[in-house]
Amino acid sequence: MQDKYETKLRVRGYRMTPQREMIIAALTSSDHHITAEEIFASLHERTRALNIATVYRTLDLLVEEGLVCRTDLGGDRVYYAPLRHGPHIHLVCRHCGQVIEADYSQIAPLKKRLQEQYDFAADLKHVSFFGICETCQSTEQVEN
Amino acid sequence: MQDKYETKLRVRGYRMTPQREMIIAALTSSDHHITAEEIFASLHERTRALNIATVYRTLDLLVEEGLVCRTDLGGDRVYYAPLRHGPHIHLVCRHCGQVIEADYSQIAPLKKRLQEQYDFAADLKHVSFFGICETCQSTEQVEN
DNA sequence: CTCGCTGTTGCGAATGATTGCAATAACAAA
DNA sequence: TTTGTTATTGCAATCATTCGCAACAGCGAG
Repeated sequence: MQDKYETKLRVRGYRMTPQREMIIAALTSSDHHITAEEIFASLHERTRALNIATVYRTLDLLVEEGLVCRTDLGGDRVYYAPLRHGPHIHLVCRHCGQVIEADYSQIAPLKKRLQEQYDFAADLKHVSFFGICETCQSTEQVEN
Repeated sequence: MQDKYETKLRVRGYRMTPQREMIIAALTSSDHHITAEEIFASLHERTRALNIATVYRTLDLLVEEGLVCRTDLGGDRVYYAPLRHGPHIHLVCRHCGQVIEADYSQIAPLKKRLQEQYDFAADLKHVSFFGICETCQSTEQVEN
């Protein structure tokens, strides 16, 4: 996975630096969504050859190149995750913070409709929707 | 419009202050999406009895109460707009920045599907989708 | 009209994130 | 292996936004 990322960047004309390697490694070895600050903290423990600005810039680059997905989970931070599988959408529970990955096919009809009725080519890959998940729906009913 | 807002807040147990009045007035008299900083700047010209933190707090309140919609138009700032009409969705052009307001009925089927297949109660009122608008679609083809 | 409770404000500090710029280093070409 | 070009980095300043806390003020009760 790590190598695949680096090859892709190199092919597209980007230079490979120790900093980018570290950041990609941290991203791909994490199995959840992770923040820029978390990436920086875990790497900065071992080396001082990394700056927080570089982390942000590298993440921007990876998002731009479609290798990583940036998700605003509604809180004060922005989360990042490698794109292992194809496009999907995020269902973020406002109550417990859980993130469900839903199939992209769910919004294909919407995309078509927006193009037909508004001539708008929507990019719906990796969008996030906020709401209440199954568990919290039942919990909330009990509370109220 | 202004009065309607103030009545609603009062009924819900909030206090009416000069600051809140000013902010609501600025919001409702603007006809586009506007930033917190813009609201503050336009008001601060005439009076110093207003702090930027208060602007942000009041906007949070109005959003929370469903009177104003907060939209991340993808840039570095967040935009706010009064909710004159009912729920709708935003189609934001990544190219020219134009914001199209699309009918809420466009995503009703999606909401239903997410509930059925993932037991997720999505809140899809005033969501924003990014993409390319009609005009820019033709322009881009020429450019490339 | 006065009082008192408590919601609201201003201030300043702190947060996450971005930017300009000079120094550095990746990598292709010689 | 050396060199030159230019992408990339570190640093510090800056930005938009949030937060803690003490002072203040709205408004209902008396």
